[in-house]
Amino acid sequence: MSGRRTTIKDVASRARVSAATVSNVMLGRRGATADVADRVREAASALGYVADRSASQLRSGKTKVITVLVPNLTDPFFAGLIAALERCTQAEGFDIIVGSSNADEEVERQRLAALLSWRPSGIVVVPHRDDFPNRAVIDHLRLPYVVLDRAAPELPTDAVVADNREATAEAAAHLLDHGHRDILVVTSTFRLGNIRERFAGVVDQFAARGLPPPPSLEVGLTFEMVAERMAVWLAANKRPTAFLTVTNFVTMGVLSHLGQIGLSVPRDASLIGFDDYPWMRAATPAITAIRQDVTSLAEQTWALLRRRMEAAASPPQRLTIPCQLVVRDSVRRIGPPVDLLSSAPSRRPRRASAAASRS
Amino acid sequence: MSGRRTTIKDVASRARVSAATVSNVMLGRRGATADVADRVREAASALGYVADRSASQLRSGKTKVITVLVPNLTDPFFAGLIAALERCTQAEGFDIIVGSSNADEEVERQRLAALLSWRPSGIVVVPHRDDFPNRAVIDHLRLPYVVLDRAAPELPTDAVVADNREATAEAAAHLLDHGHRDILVVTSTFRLGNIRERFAGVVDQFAARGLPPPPSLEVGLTFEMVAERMAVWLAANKRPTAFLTVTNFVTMGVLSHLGQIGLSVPRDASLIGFDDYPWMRAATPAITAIRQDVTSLAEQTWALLRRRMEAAASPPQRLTIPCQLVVRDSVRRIGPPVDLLSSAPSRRPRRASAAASRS
DNA sequence: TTGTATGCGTTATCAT
DNA sequence: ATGATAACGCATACAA
Repeated sequence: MSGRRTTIKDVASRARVSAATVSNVMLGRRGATADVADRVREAASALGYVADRSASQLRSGKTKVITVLVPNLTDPFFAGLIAALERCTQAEGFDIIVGSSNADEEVERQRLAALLSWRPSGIVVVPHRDDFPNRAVIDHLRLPYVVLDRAAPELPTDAVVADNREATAEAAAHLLDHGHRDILVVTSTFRLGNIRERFAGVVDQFAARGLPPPPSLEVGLTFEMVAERMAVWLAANKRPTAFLTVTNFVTMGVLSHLGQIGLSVPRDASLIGFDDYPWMRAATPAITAIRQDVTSLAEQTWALLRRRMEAAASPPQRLTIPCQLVVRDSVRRIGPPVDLLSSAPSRRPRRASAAASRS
Repeated sequence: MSGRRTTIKDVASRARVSAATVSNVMLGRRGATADVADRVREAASALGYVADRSASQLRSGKTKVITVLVPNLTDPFFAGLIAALERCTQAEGFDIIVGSSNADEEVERQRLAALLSWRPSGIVVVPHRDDFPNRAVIDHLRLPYVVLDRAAPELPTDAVVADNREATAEAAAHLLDHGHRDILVVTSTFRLGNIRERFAGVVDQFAARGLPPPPSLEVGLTFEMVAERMAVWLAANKRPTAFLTVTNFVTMGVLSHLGQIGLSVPRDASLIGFDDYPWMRAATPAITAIRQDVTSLAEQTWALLRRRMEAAASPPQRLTIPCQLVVRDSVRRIGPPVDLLSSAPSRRPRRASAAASRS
């Protein structure tokens, strides 16, 4: 056989119809005689014909492509987001083109430009910085896009984010309810608004119980840095009875360091992590963690994007997705619930998780 | 501004040159006067022009697209592979389109067909089954492709796989050297050749020391199934002194079950896992594990694919990438090295890791 | 060095 | 219900 690809013409001649008819049958368009439609389909499958997307897109102007740009393809959170998005889009015939910015402003700009050359129907981006300066590149082309996970409150774009603040408030409540008031909030960096929100949620809950804000510690992005910063902090301060770690990586780093210095969880210290992954179930003890609803995050993003793809003119919308505290074995009760404002120590101001916007 | 996209003609008229010249300048083709080139580039950036890929591909016949199909986008191993591949291809201007087959034969076929409509320059696929019946779909279009990670030995295609057999042989040696001879090899399923290879490596090493093959146990794909199968097996058999778990998920499942029944690693049982992830470093104890070189896997795949993209006619090649045993704290010494064939118990038949093909 | 003309494979329009 | 034809935006061969 020749190296030439089978085109619509090959199918047409085999089915003894015109190219237009083949196109119509394949797209399920206009009414075609059952006989003709069968011949076309038979010819198409016999020849292994698949329409060329470049030609199709060029002519129709419709791309059926969604591009997704994340800081890092390896991070299980982003990988999960992409997987969930793929599930949404694939059902409607959209393909996904992925890119990663390596958490670098310049790379992000370049990758964005490259992805834009596809003339995608829509774009999903988890920006490197949550003020997302590179959005100018997309705005210029007037393409529909949704900012996912990292979106500064004042960002005038469609956005979908987890309810970070409410989630950590609930986690803090869980800790306080188990008698912990000496808590260290361990963060990766405060550069990201969603990380700041996570800390703010803890502060909220402490304030609600008449307590001053707990301390926080930035530990950076490698196991080594975490160990070093933790060691310094622990040498200079009284050991907290509980840790709240605001990312999966920080959770691993803190756990690793505690193990190294011979501290046992939850005997010597309790711990709640932000983000929930299967290993936390396997760990000893199993880790109590805040689960982000990745599926819901993706579904809402897709819904928002679809709306924007259909009707461009509507005010930007911001969706906040509730998280869920998964209670396992890494928090130990060390005393009665802590609540300075309540006479009855058993009172628990457990706010039901709400999807209220907080912009 | 209009909703129309800026095309090459807009740039041409603004720069007062022909479309052909714009094309040539943008592609860095034929010599152009510095003056003209500058005008073109100025116009292009002023207008925010990015060439339409559909049109470009249709005309040139060159796509600069690699499609990647994996069973599951969520699995950190596949996610890591995609990330590494993206690093390779992006450097040369190729974009990646991803798809997942959900480990289903029919879905795989459909997704493959969808990806093929892009007329990609190359395809990387981690098939659902390692005999990859769906490759007929690709063969029919004569597109270059490489099978990654799961490739039956007799598969007559380019393939890149980890040296599963050598890796587990080394792990088994490590266990035997620490006095363990009652080992249970815990597998997900034996349907996949690479899983069978992992078991075979252990058998190799046992045979090399004059020992009969150790038992193995298939535990399936959920935590619940793992717990159930493990419970049944442990009730019926003497408890092994060590476990060798052949996938990340199985490692988590076994660890979780051991924790639940109150067995401590490595005090009550030692453990080596196949696949190494950051959480294993954070776990207590840190888990000794076999690390697959994901970067190398991806690089070799890309190299093979490039070769195939350039020169179609050469016999299929199979590359085997060595793994590495990362020794941490989950294996305890319980006695002298076990080696029935050696008079000196200290002898260790440690074969240097080799990239030899074993097809 | 630059411009003109052509065609890639498909879908949309219009004619039949 | 089906066919003929044009056009999408670009890259290329060739003319100038």
